[in-house]
Amino acid sequence: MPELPEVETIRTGLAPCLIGRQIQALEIRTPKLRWPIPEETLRRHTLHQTIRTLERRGKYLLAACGPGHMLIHLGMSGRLFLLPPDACAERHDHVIWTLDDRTRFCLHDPRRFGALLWIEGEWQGHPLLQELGPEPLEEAFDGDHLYVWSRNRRVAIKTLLMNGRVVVGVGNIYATEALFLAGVHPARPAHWLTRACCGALAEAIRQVLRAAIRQGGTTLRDYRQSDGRPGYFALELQAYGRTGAPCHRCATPIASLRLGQRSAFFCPRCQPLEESN
DNA sequence: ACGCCCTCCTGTTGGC
DNA sequence: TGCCAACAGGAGGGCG
Repeated sequence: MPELPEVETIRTGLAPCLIGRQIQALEIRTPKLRWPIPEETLRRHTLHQTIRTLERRGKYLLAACGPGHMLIHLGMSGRLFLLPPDACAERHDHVIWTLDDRTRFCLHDPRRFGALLWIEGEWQGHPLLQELGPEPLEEAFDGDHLYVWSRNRRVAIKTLLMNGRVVVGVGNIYATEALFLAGVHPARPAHWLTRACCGALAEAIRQVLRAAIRQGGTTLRDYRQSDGRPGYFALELQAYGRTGAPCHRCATPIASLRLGQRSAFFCPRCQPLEESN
């Protein structure tokens, strides 16, 4: 499940292969992922045009090409990679681009929660992007921002962290890990968090995301870097998926619960429901 | 406005 | 061994 570190890893891996290249052919083998793929629009605007930039906003990738941008979201199981020269398309290879240096790259997504859309002109005002919160690794995101957002909100803090209007790019894995690092129970109602606690949590989010980017992301099952290697942050997970295993800090077994149809993992001792001091 | 729940989809896993 | 239900979840959208 690609979150910010996975999408950023894919972006940096793929950018040198794509930027400055012209799109020579576009093969759309599946008409619809999360939404219908606008095949004719993409053909009209991107064929024989040069890919100028590859940016990331939250978990979205944006490739400037022709008079607008291709928007790509990897959903749950999406991958983007260069196809080996002689490779044939396989099951779940939904879109294949051929570039002017004969390389081909592929959008592969078994669960089809991903998206490929066309944005005319600049992407900032697009409905999917304009309401998004700050990038967690930029200055606009800090403890004050989290503190303001958490006032009068009764939702579990983990649910708040996964809300893209609050902060982008933080999904189940990194919300779980940041809460562990900050010593905050995932079900703690957001408005219980103190200012200091929000500061620690914001810093934990930034720390976890930076560490995960350094490791090339987290591979649980599907995710691969654009060169095919897994992401090695899985080896550093402290809580996610570790139900019953000893906490690396205090050896208490990691517990799990469901929050808003999502699994949450935490150490009952290191992450008390109420702030202890 | 907030918060809850449903939905899309397929591969994997676990129980009987 | 085989079948089937449960589960995984990003995030838009609907509803109360």
